[in-house]
Amino acid sequence: MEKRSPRRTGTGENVHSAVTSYDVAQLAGVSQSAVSRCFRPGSSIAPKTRLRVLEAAQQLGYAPNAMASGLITRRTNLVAVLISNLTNLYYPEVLAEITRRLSDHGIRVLLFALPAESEVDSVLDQVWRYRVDGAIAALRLSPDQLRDFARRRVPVVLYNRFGEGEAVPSVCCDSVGGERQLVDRLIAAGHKAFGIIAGPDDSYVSQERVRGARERLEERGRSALVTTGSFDYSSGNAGLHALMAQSQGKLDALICANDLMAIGAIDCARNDFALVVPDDLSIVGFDGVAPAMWSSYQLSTIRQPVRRMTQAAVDMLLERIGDPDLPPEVRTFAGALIEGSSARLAARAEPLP
Amino acid sequence: MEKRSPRRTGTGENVHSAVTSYDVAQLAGVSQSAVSRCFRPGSSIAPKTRLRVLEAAQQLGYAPNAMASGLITRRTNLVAVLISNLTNLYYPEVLAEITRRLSDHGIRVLLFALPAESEVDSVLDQVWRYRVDGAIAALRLSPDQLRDFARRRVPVVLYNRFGEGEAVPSVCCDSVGGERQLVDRLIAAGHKAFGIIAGPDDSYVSQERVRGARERLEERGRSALVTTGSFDYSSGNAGLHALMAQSQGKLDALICANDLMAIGAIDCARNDFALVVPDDLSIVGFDGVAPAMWSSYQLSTIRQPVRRMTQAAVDMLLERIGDPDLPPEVRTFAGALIEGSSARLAARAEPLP
DNA sequence: TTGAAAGCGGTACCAA
DNA sequence: TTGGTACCGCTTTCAA
Repeated sequence: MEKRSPRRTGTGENVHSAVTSYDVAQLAGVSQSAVSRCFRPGSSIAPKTRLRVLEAAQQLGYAPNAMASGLITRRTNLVAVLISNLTNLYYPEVLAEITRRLSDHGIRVLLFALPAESEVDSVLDQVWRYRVDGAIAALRLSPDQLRDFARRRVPVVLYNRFGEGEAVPSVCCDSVGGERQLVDRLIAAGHKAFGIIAGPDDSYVSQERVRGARERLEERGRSALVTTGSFDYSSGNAGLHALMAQSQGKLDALICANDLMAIGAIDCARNDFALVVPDDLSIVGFDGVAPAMWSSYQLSTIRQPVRRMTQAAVDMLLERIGDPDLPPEVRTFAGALIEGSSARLAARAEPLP
Repeated sequence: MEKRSPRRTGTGENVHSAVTSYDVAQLAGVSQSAVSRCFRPGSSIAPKTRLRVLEAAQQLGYAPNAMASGLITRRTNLVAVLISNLTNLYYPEVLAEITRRLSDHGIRVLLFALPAESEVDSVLDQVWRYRVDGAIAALRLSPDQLRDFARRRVPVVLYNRFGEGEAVPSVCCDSVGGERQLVDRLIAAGHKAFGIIAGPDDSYVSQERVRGARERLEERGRSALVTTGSFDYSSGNAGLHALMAQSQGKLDALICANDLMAIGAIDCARNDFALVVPDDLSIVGFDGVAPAMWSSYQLSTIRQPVRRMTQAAVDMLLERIGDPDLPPEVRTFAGALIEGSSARLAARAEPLP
């Protein structure tokens, strides 16, 4: 016998609660289990029954309750996406791609956008509560936090981050390689006085990019002045001012830790210093965001292969949701050098190590 | 007597499943109900017990299961955010703001980013499954879809959209008013030959903005050439080319349905037509995105009050989650005219109706 | 203040 | 292929 859904009046009118599988079962004249099977692919159900049930479901506007099924299957089809700077011109693209790809696999995104890269802990508490199947994190997670993921057996994939000390699956764009390329090409074109505008001190991405650039400069017997920005447009402005002061205006190549600062620096060079870019000053960035391609800038930069990277991140995550014991793996993608007109870049003149 | 969590071995080692309130209860030597109360504010629990429980919870890394509690309370603390063009420079800010504000109220964002404004239906099915407490939609919902929200008693707030026919709570920036302002100021500065680059035909925002501009032009005895773009940078380029051809180069004021197209048009005017902006051609946009303020553009535009709008959207939604029977309400916000240097704008010369 | 017990809306195993 | 039933992990009466 069917149990009647208790919140439903005899009139057939929905009083308050949502439609349940019991309601559908009753209307279709089958058991509740049968209804459940109709919505679970691969269950054995007679086509005729199935049709009757789906019709009833349609009529009542029934949709299975994801909470209830998640409770018993231990699969919520939820993935947490943790992002710090949503307004950073680069992330919307990443977020859109990830969301799209996951949804192709029937997985929804629970979004956590942190104002600062701190307060991660309070956010993680929420992540645990929702029993997400996995997470993609584009922000710094401490070793303790990473261990927490492991302990709870929640697979996590880092995006442009690296599990310091902990072995964690991650997807990265090769910052060091990209910067080395830029430096080599700038040196080949005869630049002498280098300046670097770094990102925020606590940004892993910035650290890597700056390290890549400085190391290569040193290897080739050059040095650079360095100043710190915060990855935004105005940092490019402030950074260039600082470097021009330090170098007494002798700067001829400026390496920015991201495109946004490079764009700010270009505008600043033109307006505040009346410099011609790239004749007087070469400026390079990193990321390959859309505005970098705008004709006012035509930035020379390293474009991150966002498609392939998000693809990899999602693939790696799904694999690990399927089998949490897969070994960690770091996939590094080379960025593509875009030869814009914001910098004089020569083909490599000297044989390189 | 306590029921032992069945998935836990005698060794105290976690085998597979997450920690449950039973585990915490056992460790703390209290009933499972007591544990539950500790995590529900306002429940009566002795401070001493509470402390013991929280300690045990801490030790085990316990976090209440949101699915289970959502199932029984019928509150998931989940809000669906439906967005179409995540890559549109304007939305990241909106999304970040909404997420932040909701999280202040203990509510998480379930993100649905649609590639196109179609396929909404398949996405809504997912929304229903997760029993979200409410939704914020920055895309077009058909009257049928809106009625579905009503039928299921899921409060929804539209963002820069309007419930066509249906009475739906919504938050809008006054497109018509903004465009009228721009038109008035352009006319006052003596512009004669107007062009408009519209957004995609199916975009409500674009329709409103174009309508606002055209109506005002007509009221004041002017007309405009119109071409259609798709809200992106290259549409500005293509749009200007189209309009210059149509007008045989006589255009002196260009109204773009958003900033991105205006920026594209500025670059195009300078590079392809060697025009000086604004001396030869005035260009205005709409939105007030970050790049509009970059010194290469200094766009004259209408800035949407994103903070106040997201605030309003979240407030309205929370109110309606509290009381689904609140009447619909439309809050319209005036945009702020930004007098950049991309257009010659004069103070209003003639008395206006 | 505390504990026992009855669900919330499904899934999955079992026997029929 | 079907229906019955025991949970999933929590909240919420209800008595004690």
